[in-house]
Amino acid sequence: MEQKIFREFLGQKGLKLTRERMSVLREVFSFHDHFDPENLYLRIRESGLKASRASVYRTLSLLVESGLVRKAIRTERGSIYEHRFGHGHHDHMICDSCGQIIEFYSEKLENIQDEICNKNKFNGVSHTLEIRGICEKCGKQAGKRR
Amino acid sequence: MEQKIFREFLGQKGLKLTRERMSVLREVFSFHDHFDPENLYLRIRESGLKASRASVYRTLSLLVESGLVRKAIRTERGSIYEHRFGHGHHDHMICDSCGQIIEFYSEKLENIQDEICNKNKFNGVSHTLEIRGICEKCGKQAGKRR
DNA sequence: ACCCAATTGAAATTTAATCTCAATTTCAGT
DNA sequence: ACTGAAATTGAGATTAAATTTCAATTGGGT
Repeated sequence: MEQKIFREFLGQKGLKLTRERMSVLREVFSFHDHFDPENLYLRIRESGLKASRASVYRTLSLLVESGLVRKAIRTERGSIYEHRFGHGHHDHMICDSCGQIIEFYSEKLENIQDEICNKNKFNGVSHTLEIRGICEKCGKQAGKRR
Repeated sequence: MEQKIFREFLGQKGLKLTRERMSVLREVFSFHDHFDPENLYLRIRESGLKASRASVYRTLSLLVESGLVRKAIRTERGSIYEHRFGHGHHDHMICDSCGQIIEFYSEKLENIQDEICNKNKFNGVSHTLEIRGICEKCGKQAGKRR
């Protein structure tokens, strides 16, 4: 399914469907979680597929361009991606204590953002909302400790 | 004013009020716009003050910790900061064409975020919302061109 | 003025990401 | 299936932001 989309995307741009690009695509969609490029690269090697770091980065850019993958979060060091198959738009809460990522979606939030764009005559294409704080579990633990 | 706050912040942490830290503080508040660390560093040198790059980075961290400055946007390469004096909380729209940064604030948006945090039992501390797209001016130009 | 922990700066280091370029691979056309 | 042009690859070099190192300096409480 995602293969078909990617294949088409490449075709339209006159790009080639290489083994390496397939490896990246496959690994990206092999499980449903956030990932960073380095980890993706390691996972690819482990699963016996091949693709250099350079190819992983290059392919990720293409996947983002095609809409199959999204750059979800930018941390102090590096970006975190997520694939978007069967995965509607959403935003993230990140626990500063344990690093847990919680996804959420709110229709209201989206609508208000549209309103704001209209008000500013801004043609909004995408957005990222990151809420940082402390998750329930970590909050409780901190309470216990003192 | 901001000096007083920073002075107090440093005092509480047992840190010293150095010439270099003052230089950074002064330059940060010398004008009201977004800035990146490298530019700040250059501006400091130009205005005859002194502070090494290392000190600029180190002081910026302190300023963020103190709440006087905020890391506003993370671009592909590096962070963009803004000071927060007489500058309430707000979020950003960034034009992908000309790079213009538009600030906005919506009470509704904030409230909904609080709701979402409550629903997820998440203790939200801060957030960043970046809307990317095309600003009015660029939208018009694109229209003309074709 | 003294002292010592905090701070500084220049340069080295780290790390994500991109680039280089010769060798390889894809694929459209035959 | 073969060919050739153009795209792609990978190893390592490179870039650039940010952090670290450490000897020399400085702030500020006593």
